[in-house]
Amino acid sequence: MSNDGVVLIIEDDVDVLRAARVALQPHVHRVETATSAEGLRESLQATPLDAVLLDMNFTRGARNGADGLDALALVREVDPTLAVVLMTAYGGVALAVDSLKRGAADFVLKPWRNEALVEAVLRAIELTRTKRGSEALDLETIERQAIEKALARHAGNISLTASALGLSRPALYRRMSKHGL
Amino acid sequence: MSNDGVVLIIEDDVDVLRAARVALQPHVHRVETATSAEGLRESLQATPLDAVLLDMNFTRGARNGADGLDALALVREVDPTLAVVLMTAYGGVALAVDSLKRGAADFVLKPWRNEALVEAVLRAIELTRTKRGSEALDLETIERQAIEKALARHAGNISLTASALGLSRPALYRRMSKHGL
DNA sequence: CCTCGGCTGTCCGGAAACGGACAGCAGCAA
DNA sequence: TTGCTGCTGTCCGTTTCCGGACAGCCGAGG
Repeated sequence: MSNDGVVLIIEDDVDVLRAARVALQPHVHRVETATSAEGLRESLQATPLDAVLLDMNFTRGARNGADGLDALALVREVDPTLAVVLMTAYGGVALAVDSLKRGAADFVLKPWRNEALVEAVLRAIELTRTKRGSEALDLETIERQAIEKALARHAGNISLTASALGLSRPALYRRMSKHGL
Repeated sequence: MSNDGVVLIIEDDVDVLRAARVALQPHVHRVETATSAEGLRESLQATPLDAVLLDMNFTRGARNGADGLDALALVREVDPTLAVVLMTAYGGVALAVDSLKRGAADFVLKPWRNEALVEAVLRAIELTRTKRGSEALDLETIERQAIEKALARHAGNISLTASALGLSRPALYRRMSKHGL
């Protein structure tokens, strides 16, 4: 697993923040920090990040996780390829499920085992890389993959596949041989 | 939200199974049931399903959810478009997170509120439909979407986008006008 | 001011893709 | 057996697409 990558930690409790930073520092290239989601949008656009570690409760006394979910939504709006790991002390199953359904990459409970936190963040970095990598594809490659999937879905029947893809059978034929299958 | 769809429930406790069936019956087109994952592969290939509601512990006394996760993996292997809702009485946050990361559509705790169970399953049906719908696309549509994404990623710069997609600038030009943008 | 770099939009002769059509082949029913 | 059905693989005249090239445009820098 890679040991570089730039991680942003957002956590209002400075002690917890320091603990997280210390835990992650040796395993990643750089750690940035913030104590609130203020200016988050700007940070995202300024520095290219590989993962975000996000506390779910900023406003004093809050423990329903709404802050974290809002920030999660913001991150996913600005950069859908950027993986977010959520953390909270007050989470139940319902909140965890909701978080992941809203697109979080992982969900860790405080207090955490350092080992588990590091693993979650490294996985998130990897996930971000994977998403970014599979986004910038050749148009020809995209076509090839689409054809392969369609062929598989129709059990290799060329005529069916062709009409499903909206092209004539000879056309699919040519494209198949062009892509070497 | 749709009120048809075919749902398969897998649950070893016959009382719980009946309760789930009764709760779902009025909201879906058909409910099938099984008390173990035996013959699951065959069931999946035989009847076209729209969602699966899956207990996580079949073997007597087990409560770590391994059975459910295995069955989940099987379903996703046979039909990746089919959404699975997991349910368990013994779940903690860790198990819930793990389940969703492995591709479950939702995760409900027993005993459930009927309302919540129904909503989860209906959502799963919807999710399956969405995935299936966006799978069978025109090759031309796929190209169009790829071009739109690439254009957005390069902020509308046509020259850059063209080389990223692996085609000449005039070619991208023509394809753009062909797709009406 | 003027040039330079990089982009856009368009043209045109050569090249590639199109799809209707034809033959061949396997499975199946009469 | 014959006939029918539905698929595969290929041919060929027509249509479409290709990409190098050219002109125009705008903003940055001398």
